[in-house]
Amino acid sequence: MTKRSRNQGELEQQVLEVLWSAEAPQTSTQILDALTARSHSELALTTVLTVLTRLADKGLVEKSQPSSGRGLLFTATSTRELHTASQLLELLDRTGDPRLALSHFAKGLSADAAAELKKLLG
Amino acid sequence: MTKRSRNQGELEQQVLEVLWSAEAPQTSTQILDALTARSHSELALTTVLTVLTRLADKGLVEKSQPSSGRGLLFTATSTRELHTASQLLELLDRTGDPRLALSHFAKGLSADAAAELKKLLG
DNA sequence: GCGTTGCTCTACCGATTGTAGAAAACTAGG
DNA sequence: CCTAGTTTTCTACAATCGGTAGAGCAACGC
Repeated sequence: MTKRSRNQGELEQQVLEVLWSAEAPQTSTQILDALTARSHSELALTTVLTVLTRLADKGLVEKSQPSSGRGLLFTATSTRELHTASQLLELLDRTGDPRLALSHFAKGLSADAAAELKKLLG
Repeated sequence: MTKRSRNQGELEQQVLEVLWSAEAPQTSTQILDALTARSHSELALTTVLTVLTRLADKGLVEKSQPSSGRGLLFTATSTRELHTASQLLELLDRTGDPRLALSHFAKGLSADAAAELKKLLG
């Protein structure tokens, strides 16, 4: 059965969320379970593995051999915050006029965030 | 001929850029001309109109009847500032720790951009 | 009215993504 | 070691999106 219950990119995003919120590398079945728990969905294990492979192809996920026992381990290659940061940078890059985008960016920040950022840049 | 010279979303983005940098509502031919000028591309007018319709469907562009004469007028429904801000907000909203994301973001900026941003925040 | 110009409708194509079966590879238990 | 269950890879298909545009319809000027 091929039902499209999710929007574009949603499943990949959810898999990443699972990996980010996990403390340790996860097996495919653990990821499947987590997805089932959070979305009440009933995916096939192969579906999850396909997504993991694609994320690995994009460099967002890393597969590793476990020291003992069966099942590969999957981890996100970067933290959620690093990922967000790179998306922000990408957005900036695509905007055509980075300087203008930056000024809007600065205006869009909360006072806290602006102060924090200023300190970081200083 | 169906050539795919652009990346995903690029043409829509460029159309938005044109609308944002225009002082007044634009006709489809004006937009086409602007695109031709900036990208050296040779699009059909219908292509531009299709993109405009899709952007209108997404709520990013508004079509309006001119008070006199032929040709619809097209405007961006939001300013570039608001658009960028909302994209930003969305990204930061979805991340776990916005402050941390910002710090990574700051580190990822080029020296120029960082200086610029610091000035803007100052 | 009639032609020129612009708009809508429909459509195609490539890429991406959700979805999963079939088959291979591997692990564990006997 | 052999076999049964589990996990991974390979392959595939359908839906969606975005770039691209033709065919035909609508509107405006002459």
